[in-house]
Amino acid sequence: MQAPQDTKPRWERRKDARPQELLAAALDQFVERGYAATRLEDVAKRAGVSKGTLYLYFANKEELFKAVVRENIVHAIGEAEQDAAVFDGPSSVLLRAILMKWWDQICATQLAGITKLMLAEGNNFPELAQFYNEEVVARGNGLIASVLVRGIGRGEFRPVDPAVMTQVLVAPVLMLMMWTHSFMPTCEMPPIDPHAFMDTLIGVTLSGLEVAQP
Amino acid sequence: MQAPQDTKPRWERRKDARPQELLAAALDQFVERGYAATRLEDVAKRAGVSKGTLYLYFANKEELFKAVVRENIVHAIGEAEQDAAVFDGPSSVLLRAILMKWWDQICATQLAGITKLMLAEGNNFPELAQFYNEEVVARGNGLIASVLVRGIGRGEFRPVDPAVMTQVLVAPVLMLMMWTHSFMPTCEMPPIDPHAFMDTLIGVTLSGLEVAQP
Amino acid sequence: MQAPQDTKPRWERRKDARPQELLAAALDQFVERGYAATRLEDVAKRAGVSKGTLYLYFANKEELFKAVVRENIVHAIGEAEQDAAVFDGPSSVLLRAILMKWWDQICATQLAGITKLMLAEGNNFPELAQFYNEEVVARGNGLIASVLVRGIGRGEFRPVDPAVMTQVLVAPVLMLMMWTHSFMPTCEMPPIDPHAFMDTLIGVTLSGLEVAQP
Amino acid sequence: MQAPQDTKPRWERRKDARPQELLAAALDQFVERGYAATRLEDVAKRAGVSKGTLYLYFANKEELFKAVVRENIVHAIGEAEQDAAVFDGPSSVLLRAILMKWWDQICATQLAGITKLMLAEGNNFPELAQFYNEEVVARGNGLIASVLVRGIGRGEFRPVDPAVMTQVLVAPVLMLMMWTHSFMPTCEMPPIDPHAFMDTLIGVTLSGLEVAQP
DNA sequence: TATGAATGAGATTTCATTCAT
DNA sequence: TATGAATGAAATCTCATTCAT
Repeated sequence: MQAPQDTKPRWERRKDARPQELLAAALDQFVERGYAATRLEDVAKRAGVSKGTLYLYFANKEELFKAVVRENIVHAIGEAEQDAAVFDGPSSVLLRAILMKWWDQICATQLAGITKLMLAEGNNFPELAQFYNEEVVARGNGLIASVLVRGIGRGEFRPVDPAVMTQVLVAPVLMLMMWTHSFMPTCEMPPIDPHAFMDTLIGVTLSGLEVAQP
Repeated sequence: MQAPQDTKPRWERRKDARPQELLAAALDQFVERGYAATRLEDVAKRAGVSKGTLYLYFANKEELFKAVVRENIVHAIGEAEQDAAVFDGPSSVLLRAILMKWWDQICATQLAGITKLMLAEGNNFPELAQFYNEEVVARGNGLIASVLVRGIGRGEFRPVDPAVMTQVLVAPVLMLMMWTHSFMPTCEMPPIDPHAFMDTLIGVTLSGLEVAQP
Repeated sequence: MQAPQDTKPRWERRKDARPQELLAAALDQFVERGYAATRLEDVAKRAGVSKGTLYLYFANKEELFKAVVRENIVHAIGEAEQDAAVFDGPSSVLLRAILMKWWDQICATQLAGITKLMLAEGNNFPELAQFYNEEVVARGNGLIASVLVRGIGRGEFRPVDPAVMTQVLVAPVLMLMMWTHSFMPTCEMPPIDPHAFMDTLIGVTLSGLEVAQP
Repeated sequence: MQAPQDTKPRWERRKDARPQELLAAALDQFVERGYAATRLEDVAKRAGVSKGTLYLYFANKEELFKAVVRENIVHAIGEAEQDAAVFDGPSSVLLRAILMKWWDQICATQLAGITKLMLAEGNNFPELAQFYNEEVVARGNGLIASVLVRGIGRGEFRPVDPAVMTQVLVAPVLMLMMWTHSFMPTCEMPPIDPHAFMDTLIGVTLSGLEVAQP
């Protein structure tokens, strides 16, 4: 069952994989229970290790949480930034790609729970809130704004205020994310087709943005 | 020593007012910090009483929270139910009145924080979630659905599924509520005019609901 | 058995006395075990209360320790400062009184253990060391130096450097303190008569300090 | 591959040197931080090995500390015992040599920190205290006492109680050691010239001890 | 009715020690 | 021999809840 080209002994592969396992377990637990209510002992149990092991890899609960965010969300933002930097086509295509990637990789996954968590508990953990705003909100919004600036600069988009326009784009997606992830499991929500929603949102917004072609 | 026009001695009025004061303090604290992070000591301090006094009126933290919800939200739902029961005019007027009351008394006030709190922490406190769904979500939705049924029965509304239609009505209001109450303080949102939003929402929905007048 | 003029109920007197009891227990434990090795649970047990009770009175271990130092050592320094401020006689008498008070109230008592503790563990707890140096070492030395300045100003003492002379006075007393409090119980020390030692020290030093009377 | 003039292969020389390296690192760490506050991980890091390696050479923290004491202090006492056993000259010369060796090799070096450490923490680690008293205090004092007995037996010294006289000799040296090793870094001490001190101490003591030469 | 001192279970974090490789 | 990942007991600190007054 082992890939033959894997030359490392089992425990060494384990060692390398350990941080990922811990981060995965932490993500599950944070999303399931929230930040404050997550007990590190439960994270450890979930990862099949002891409490102390967590501290071999992460200095404390806060750093563990930051690592989860970095590993998942910040990483994805970085990728999107790369994509944007080398992209050569129309800005509308780039913008659509970025928003869809955001939806597919974050909003539509378990990671949406992290966003919820920050909304819910950010107030009680100011350092976490600051980190999240700097690493996620600012960078994410900045990326979108930069695409808008690009489009405006290339004459593809009408000259709008990029910061405000970013909010106009981001807000509905946040809403949809909260909507589709039933925050209160027992509170049934009417079905929304996320892809249709995203498609419509992006379509309408882009057509409003684009300079009319004569 | 007592003001003569007061039928009750001062301390007795105090006694009667006490639970209200405690509930007000608890509401403030719950909204400000969330459920788990609210320390009963802070609630007591805020109300100007001792921790022990809280337990004279409320069996425990959970009951205190339930009382806050009952006193404020459930109470308002009850009033709306009363209003609906005696209302005699067109269903569209009734529906508009109910939604506007919801907005004005709950969504536009501090109480929106309770909704946020339940969305955010409900998972971690199943008994609270169950209570909230039974007393607030079910009754609130039920009220709206009943008005829809009334309108359909009276030939005012087109025959739609009341449960689904209720969701369609409720969802945007929840969205707006979350939107206007900045969940993440640092994350600036584009300005929305809540009254215009509500007006448009209700107007459009009602006109779609109403049977065409020949 | 109760003094009749004591009008407070027993537990109220208890409440007032509680911090003192905790400080006494903490002093015992700190002196017996050192700072790091003192477990707050043991302090609590010694005072006949629970762990949590300690935290009603002292924010944390460090503050508890500081309170012990303040209550005992800093307090005594303050008294000595008062004494010195109102004293009207010869500086040599004042100096002797201050040194003897130091010996009797601190060096010859359990409190000498605090000095030992700071010498031994100060390095590992920089904030504690800073506190101790500011509140105890600086003020204590400052008091002695001020008496020297007074004596020099009044023509009673020869013009020496007060700071250096303070060290010359303080050092042997510290030594004697360490000596008489066997730090390693099994390491027998030759008997020293502390009073004779102090008497000689002060006598010699003063006679060296004093301006020759023609 | 090995340097030919080396009879042992490099890794074997390494193996032999290893315990010494560990002991040196441990000494540094113990002196710097005290016994309790020394973390074996830091010792290992300092020696450039892994934590586990420490346990290949020393059963546990206590044994490591004992080994440090043996390697350094007990070893020096043994040498002095050898010297004394074969020494053939006047007892006063022998005594002076022993005291100066003690000063130069222990008191004036980093090893003085071990003495401080035992004074400070001995109480908390009874087994360590017992070991130290048996291996260091008893043997060291015994050595000095034996020289005194030798001198008395040879008619060089006046007939004093050797045990008491030993304390009289040892005490000031301990004092000086504590004095010169600033125990509280911020607490400045007046400068003392250790060599002058030792010289005077020994000179005065010996002249008091020696039988008057007619 | 009101107080607030007291409790103790439970959370995070540290570190000596073990052991599979 | 050497590693270093893993363990788990123990320490500090928090806070919902109780209860003597």
